[in-house]
Amino acid sequence: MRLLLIEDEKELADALSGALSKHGIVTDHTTHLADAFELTRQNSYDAILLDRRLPDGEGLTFIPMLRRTGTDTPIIVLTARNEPLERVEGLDLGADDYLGKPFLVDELMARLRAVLRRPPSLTELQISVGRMVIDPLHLSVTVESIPLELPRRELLVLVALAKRKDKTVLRSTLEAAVYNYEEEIQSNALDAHISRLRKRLLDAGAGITIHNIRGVGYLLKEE
Amino acid sequence: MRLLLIEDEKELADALSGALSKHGIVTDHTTHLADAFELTRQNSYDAILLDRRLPDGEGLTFIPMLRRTGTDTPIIVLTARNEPLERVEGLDLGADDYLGKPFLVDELMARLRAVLRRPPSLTELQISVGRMVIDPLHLSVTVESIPLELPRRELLVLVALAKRKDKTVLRSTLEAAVYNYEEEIQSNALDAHISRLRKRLLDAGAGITIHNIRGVGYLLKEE
DNA sequence: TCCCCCGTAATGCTGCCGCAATCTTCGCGG
DNA sequence: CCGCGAAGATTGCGGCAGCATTACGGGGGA
Repeated sequence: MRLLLIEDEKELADALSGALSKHGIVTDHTTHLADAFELTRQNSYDAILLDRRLPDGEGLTFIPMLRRTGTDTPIIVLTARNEPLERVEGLDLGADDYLGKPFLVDELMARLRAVLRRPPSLTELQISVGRMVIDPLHLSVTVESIPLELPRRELLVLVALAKRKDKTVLRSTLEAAVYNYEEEIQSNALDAHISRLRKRLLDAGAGITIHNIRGVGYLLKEE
Repeated sequence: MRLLLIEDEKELADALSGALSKHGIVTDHTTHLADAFELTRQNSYDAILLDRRLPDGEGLTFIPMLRRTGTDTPIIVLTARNEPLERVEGLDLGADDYLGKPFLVDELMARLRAVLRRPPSLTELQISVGRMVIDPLHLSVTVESIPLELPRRELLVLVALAKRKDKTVLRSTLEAAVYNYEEEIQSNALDAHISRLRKRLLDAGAGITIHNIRGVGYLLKEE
């Protein structure tokens, strides 16, 4: 797991990085919003820890900036300002949780877990993988801004895989994503969709590949 | 004692309610997740019986929803899906037990008792050992962020061992984790899996070792 | 009517995994 | 310290389940 920590107090940042690493969490650290924004473009984080008072501005302004790019990475706001009104302010801007300083690392871990196991929010605007951008809400796909039209079932497979890129998606999960429980399939329909989808993605130069994990499921990776 | 039963097959639900009432258990019944969530807000249940395939979605999604509200009511998942991989998926989402259909009411009662006397489970999101991170929910394994693809049976062995790292895992426990009850093995198939898994972990530089405790079972340690 | 999505099934291939043979390690008793 | 038996480790083999691909045709929408 990889976190982005945006915090200007060096001592706190170092202590936190150390503590988190003991939980197997890799932490990228920066002190300025401008850098943070750049980092989120280059990397994919599982969550972001955000301080409010920062050298180059109010931390909260970062949230809409990020959300506008379509990222729904969970954000936990860390701050000394812990009045109820201010919590509301943060949460309304799209933060997922709010943690007043000082706090115990254990509490942070608990909130992290809670936030990460939360079902993906509906505010998720688009998924970006390889050279393609997927908009699950409008069910549209573009490769380098050029629209790519996909049949419905193939699109559903693609979305299900893209939402969990680099992670194995069970065969049964994919079936659940493509078929509702009334529909039945008694053949290799899913395999056929995968195969046709692969061909289309290749032709379109999407920059992603779909791997099979024998006996388990499928996995989408960037090339 | 009061249970919440979330099940869309009317016949099964009625039969179950009847059988449970003979044990002095009151059962609330609903067929939809949305209603179930509302009911848990209004009532306090001793345990929840949850079907997976429901008209308004996959039952498992209910678990994080509920856990997020801070409730630790034991959940037993009822389902026709009883493959080892799917058991892992269910339990790691925070279910307390898993019961494949069809089942005997007596077995359900036994599991209910077991679950009620058990201290609330703390499910880990991911397991970090050596240089590797195991995400049982997404069934993915990475070594220093590089995905490691493992065959199904070896993956199941690894997850079972990693969950109890530094502790001996009984041979029989491992077998139960890898094979369902219909399958039988009459050879050293498990040993073979361990051997091949060791080789793969070594090649990948996972930073862990699997030790044998003669006559008892196996044990996973960091190097 | 034409098009194309999509379920089905046939075909070929890959590699998982059960099995068993063989070798190694461990623990115990003398 | 040695020897023996049992448990474990390793590995090749072969069966076959699972996957990839593709052709075919029904059926629904434009």
